[in-house]
Amino acid sequence: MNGKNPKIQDVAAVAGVSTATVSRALSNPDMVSQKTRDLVLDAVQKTGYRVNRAAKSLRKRQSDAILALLPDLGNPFFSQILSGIESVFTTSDLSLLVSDTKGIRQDSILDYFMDMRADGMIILDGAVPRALLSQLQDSPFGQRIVFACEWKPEFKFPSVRSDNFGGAIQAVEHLYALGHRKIGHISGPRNNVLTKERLRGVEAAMTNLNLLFNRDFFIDGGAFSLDAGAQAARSFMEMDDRPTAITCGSDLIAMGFISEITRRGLKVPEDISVVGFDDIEIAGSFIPSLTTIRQNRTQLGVLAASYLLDQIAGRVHPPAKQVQEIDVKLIPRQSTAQLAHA
Amino acid sequence: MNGKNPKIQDVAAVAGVSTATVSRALSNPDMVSQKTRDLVLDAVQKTGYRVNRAAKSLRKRQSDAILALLPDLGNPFFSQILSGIESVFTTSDLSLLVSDTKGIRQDSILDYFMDMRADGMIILDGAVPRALLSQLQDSPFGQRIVFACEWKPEFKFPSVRSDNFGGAIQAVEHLYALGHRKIGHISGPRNNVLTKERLRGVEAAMTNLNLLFNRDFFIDGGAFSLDAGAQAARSFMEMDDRPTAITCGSDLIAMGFISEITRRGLKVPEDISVVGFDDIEIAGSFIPSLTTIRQNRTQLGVLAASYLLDQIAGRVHPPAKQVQEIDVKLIPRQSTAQLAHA
DNA sequence: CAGTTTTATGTAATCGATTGCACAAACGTT
DNA sequence: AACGTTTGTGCAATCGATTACATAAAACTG
Repeated sequence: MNGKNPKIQDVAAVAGVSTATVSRALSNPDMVSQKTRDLVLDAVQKTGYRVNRAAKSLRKRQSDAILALLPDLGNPFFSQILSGIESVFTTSDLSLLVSDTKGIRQDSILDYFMDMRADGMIILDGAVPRALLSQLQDSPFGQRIVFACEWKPEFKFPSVRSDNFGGAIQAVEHLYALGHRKIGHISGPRNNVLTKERLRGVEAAMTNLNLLFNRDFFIDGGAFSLDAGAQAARSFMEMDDRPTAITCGSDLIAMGFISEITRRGLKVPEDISVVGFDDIEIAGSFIPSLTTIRQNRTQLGVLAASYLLDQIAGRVHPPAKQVQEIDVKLIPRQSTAQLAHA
Repeated sequence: MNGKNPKIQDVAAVAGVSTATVSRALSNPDMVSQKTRDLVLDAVQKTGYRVNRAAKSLRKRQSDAILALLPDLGNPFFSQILSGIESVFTTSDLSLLVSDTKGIRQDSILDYFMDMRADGMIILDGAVPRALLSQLQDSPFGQRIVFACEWKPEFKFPSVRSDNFGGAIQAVEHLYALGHRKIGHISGPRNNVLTKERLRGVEAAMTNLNLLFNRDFFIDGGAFSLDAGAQAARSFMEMDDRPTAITCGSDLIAMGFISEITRRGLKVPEDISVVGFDDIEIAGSFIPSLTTIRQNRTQLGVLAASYLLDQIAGRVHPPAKQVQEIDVKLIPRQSTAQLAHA
């Protein structure tokens, strides 16, 4: 109050107890008697005391902060996940740090642990270099990492993700049910796990349905972006024999694709049905509104954050829950339609 | 290396100097001789030393972290700004904390300063309660706050923002140049500064151009969302006399609006021209692609972050630069067209 | 060359909380 | 009543860096 920030000493003085007691009253309430607890809480009120996080961190050797590592902060796809993460940490009095893997030296990620800036990490970037992950895995911090959304198959970090494989299957089955037999796919970034899983799902579904498996119907988008979709549209236009329906690695790809082929005179869904993946906010308002696979991104963030919290607190999960897959669901809209009779 | 994290003592031992010297060699390199500096840097290499942030913070009474306060982390609009902010802080070795104003008790914002979690704050939410801001302004932390994007006119915190007023004028002038005379507007959330500025711009432009100023052409959207736009579309459809062109408080409004009126049989731009605001990524791929006012969100983040850094370092800006307005620019696309002759 | 200033380094106090240990009071048990 | 537990509190060391102050060595000055 009077000039400086009050410290624990001041509270102790006001309450007429020792600093040890104040500390205990605040962080282990039932180590002190009811009477002193009230006394201390009262003194805290009076002084406006707030515990100094730096001092606390120093002594307890923990920072009460978690780092979320994103491949690209500017990518709106992640904001919703981040929101889920944040909601969990805020209620646990933890701070959420964010960083972008672009723009930082990769080895500086370990530094967050080394210099006590973060107690744990949620990695949303499947492209973190192997070398770093090995290093992390072998370090004492290995238990304080959770992957969310993307992951690295060759590492055993816990991971929370959507059922990408199943989602792709749903997309294909939906098109099949609408009568489509010539089904294509535009994939995301090469070497990305999501790309691979979704591709695997598409292939599995097609095999299951005894569909013609035409390599030419698969376009390598190279990214999850609008541009990738537009680019793919150009390849698409040049095909001699075109699929009547196409599944995409992401909503952005789907929209970029639709936008470009529309510009070139094709109509969705009349000429071709298109399914996206993600169900980003705009999907329902796109014209035509986009049939897509909905991922619950908030839940993904919440689960990852809760898991990490457990992990740090030493509450172990059964190995079976090491990988949590969240159900996805097809949302039928106007970008897909019954195949017109030839 | 050997088990525990090395501390400054270890480095001192290896280098054969005192801890004071190590500290100086690292944070004030030119306080020590070239020779010792090399010695220390070498020892740091050998030991793998990283300064413990908690200890440093405690002693220096600063956290080396900045808080970004968003109205809604889940809203993709902000991710790009955040990205700009992050890029600045990362290169300055500062950590970026993020928090959502929803879900936290408003008075706990002051706590970030009180308990030394953050050295400064970038507020992206114009709806932070007055009471809290007064409190902040009067506190010693008042100089460590910058508003970005949104702001509170009645407070004198520095602010970085887009030229919302000018943007709205450009939108109207663009429509005017295309022959439109009956121009409407769908506004964003009530009581929001951006809403007010953009509305003011629209009115100013119309007055300037001697346009018919019809209250009925102004629809209160109530939010910057897709839904608000769809809602507005329903009001629009019920009008007896409709404007031939409409400017929107945001791209999302514009898209929601277009989506809904398209569903109801109108055509954009044939029946009505629509201008958005923001130029979010999808705007160019929307169908029709959206004519809109581009805000440079990354730059906004970068400027706000740099300003705050200066502010904290005690580098004062001339009062004239207290408010920085970033130019915006109209991007003509396909959602606006020459007015068809009646 | 004696005296003064500058430069480089070390010693030890300090930041503010937490916690191991010691101890006194209160409670139980026979 | 005597002794063993349990409970509640205080003392003081501790976490790891920074920095005021002291001091020795080097550089300058006339």
